[in-house]
Amino acid sequence: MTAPLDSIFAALADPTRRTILAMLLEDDMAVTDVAEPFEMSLAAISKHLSVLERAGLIAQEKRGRLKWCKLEPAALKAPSVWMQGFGQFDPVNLDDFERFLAAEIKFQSSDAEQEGS
Amino acid sequence: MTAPLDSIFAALADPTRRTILAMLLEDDMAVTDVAEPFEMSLAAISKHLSVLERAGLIAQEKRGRLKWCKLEPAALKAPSVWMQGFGQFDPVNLDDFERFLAAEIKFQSSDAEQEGS
DNA sequence: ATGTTATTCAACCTTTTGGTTGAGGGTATG
DNA sequence: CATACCCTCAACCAAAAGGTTGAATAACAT
Repeated sequence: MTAPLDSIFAALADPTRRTILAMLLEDDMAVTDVAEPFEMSLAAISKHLSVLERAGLIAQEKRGRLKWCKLEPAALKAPSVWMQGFGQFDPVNLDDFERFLAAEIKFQSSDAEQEGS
Repeated sequence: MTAPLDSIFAALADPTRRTILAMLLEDDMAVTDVAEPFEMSLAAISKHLSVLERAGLIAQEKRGRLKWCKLEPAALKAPSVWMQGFGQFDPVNLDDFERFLAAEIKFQSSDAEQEGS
């Protein structure tokens, strides 16, 4: 059921995909809206999304003509457990996380909007 | 100084490399001893080790004609922080980790020995 | 000096990855 | 109906990843 560590870590290794995950942290989004801030084709983003889905990191649900993407944070539990076995870190510092997001997300709260319902 | 998340996650995406990390969790090892349990060439393992080193996950130090590899667990802090930002998990359960290791390590405490000192 | 062990380098090969474009299938909407 | 929008598929491409082999380098042993 849970995807193997291989595909999860591989999915996380791409900066575009990590940025997508960060975007989805704020809200569910449709494919076109996910693609908007990036400078690559929609088809490329579509591929990235299916990599993320195969890794179990997101779920996609089609409603009408939109396909909604939502984060599946539970998928991160397995790799998180794996990693923490190697070094016991302090209780996670969320400020560190914010710094990561700031550094990685290029589009600064751009004009990507999504339609209600 | 700390390697970018790209290279860390990419390094972790390969099962051979994760197994190597698990081996080094028990003890520092020389390259040939690391390679012993695997069915691939020494050169291939050497490449894997340099991927791990570029990712900051291990350090290699040459002493005499042996090159010792040791874990650099601090390198996992960055990706760990990143991941935990997505889902707050329970304090890590070390039993889960043991299960991962058991599942991943194929060679069951095989005849890989390393020289003292 | 010669040989043996430890490790990497260089060249090569195949498969995977990340991107492109153009066509096409659904699903609204005028 | 016709048309526009949302998304994926298929074919293609270049570059990177993961492996091989054989030669090269470095250090110890005889």
